[in-house]
Amino acid sequence: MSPPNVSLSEAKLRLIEAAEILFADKGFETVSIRDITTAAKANVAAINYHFGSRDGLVNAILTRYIVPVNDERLLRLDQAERSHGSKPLPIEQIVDAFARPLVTQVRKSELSERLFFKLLGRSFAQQNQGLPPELEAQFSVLINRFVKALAKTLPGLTQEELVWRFHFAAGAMIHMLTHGEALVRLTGGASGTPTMDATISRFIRFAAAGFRDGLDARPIEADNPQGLLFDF
Amino acid sequence: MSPPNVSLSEAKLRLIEAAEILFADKGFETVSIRDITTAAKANVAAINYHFGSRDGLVNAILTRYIVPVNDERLLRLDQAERSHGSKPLPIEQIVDAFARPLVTQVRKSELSERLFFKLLGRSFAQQNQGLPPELEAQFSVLINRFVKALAKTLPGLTQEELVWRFHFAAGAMIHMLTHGEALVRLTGGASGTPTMDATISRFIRFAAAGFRDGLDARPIEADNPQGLLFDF
DNA sequence: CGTCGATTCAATCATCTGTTTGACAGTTTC
DNA sequence: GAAACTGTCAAACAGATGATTGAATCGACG
Repeated sequence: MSPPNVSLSEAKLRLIEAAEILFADKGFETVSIRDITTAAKANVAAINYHFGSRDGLVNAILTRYIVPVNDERLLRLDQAERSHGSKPLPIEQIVDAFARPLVTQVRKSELSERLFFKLLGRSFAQQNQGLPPELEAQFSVLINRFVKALAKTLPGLTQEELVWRFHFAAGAMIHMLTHGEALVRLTGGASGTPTMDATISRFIRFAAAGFRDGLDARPIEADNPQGLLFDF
Repeated sequence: MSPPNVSLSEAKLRLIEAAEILFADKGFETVSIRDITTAAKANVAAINYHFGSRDGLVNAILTRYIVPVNDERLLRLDQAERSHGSKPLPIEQIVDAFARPLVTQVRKSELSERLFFKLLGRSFAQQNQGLPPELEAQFSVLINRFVKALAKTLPGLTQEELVWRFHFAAGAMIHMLTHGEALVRLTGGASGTPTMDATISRFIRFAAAGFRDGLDARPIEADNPQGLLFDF
């Protein structure tokens, strides 16, 4: 009564799935290979056999979740630009192309919203520190593409200013992913509410407004003249 | 020719200073007590003698940098509110009270800008995960105070919306602290430039605009009617 | 049946982890 | 000058860490 053929390479999947959950909850560095193999009901040597090393498993998981999200981001940006011809994109659509894939990809994954968000947040936060070269390269391409699109929409901003605002937006998103859990619990009212959609939409509005700052013809408040802020 | 009395407890300081640098660069979890004691030219047992445990040292450092910043945040918010009587504060002043202490406190510390920023970024990111209870409590008070001030300035927003926007702003700030290093190197032009002041000011504008979103009488764009966004 | 490649397993590797011990030296106190 | 206190030190502790070994087990193929 031994398991059939399929379940042989099934252990590899079990390892990935167990590791995902542990990494999402406790971070990539805190979890030991014994934590993972125990949860996956596999032998300690299984990780080194299937992934070469602990780092191999980490990179496999990082790639598994980051690549589809980044691919869809670029796809959506391309589609939006194509549908606008030579006209610049509305800011909301650019930010939407950046954030919306989180919603669509979590539905394709078997992870819960909570775990998917935390895992991706931790992954994005690893930037410039421990990501495999191929992922670093993908991020580099991604950022360049989005900044270029933003530059077209916001010709009044310098490249430096654009890069910083994109940086702020990314930080807000990462923090939403990694630490939003507590907030969802606090503010989430009725059960069954599509909390993620609402949260992502909140983020899009917040970030879009940040990008747009300084370009409105907004009345200057007496207490805090806007012109002063630009003197820093 | 033994060292004088003062230098006896000097080892404790050396430990703190060595740990700060290592924690800032590599994170709180990755650094071992032997990394620290070696860098501080102290014995392995020194950490347990002076701080009780490794966690004791971590908490000492967390407290050492977070408490002054949070104290000054509350102080500045109080001062601003007092100078405005019963009138609500301009958003920029609220965000400024939240972010400006980073600039003033780094000048009081002996750490370089780079290390101070990374260390504080890592510290703030620890929220809800490993902070000593007293610091968690301080953060709780802090957030309540700032959200209350924001609510007074932005009466049109629900409590839930305010909390989320504050969350986004905090995330943008944390990411600026932890990962801004690369950006500063990229965009920082002439040497001797007060890069931190400029960066903080950028952040304040970005976050303030995000908070203000939806309250301007801004023309609705055809491509992405604002009303739609509020339906989520 | 016998061989092969793929997979699993217990056992073990060397190294690192945080912490503790007991001896030793220096200073202070009475 | 004896006792008490404070700090430092090398040494060792038990346990955890990632990785590796060689034997055992599996289904598949000839």
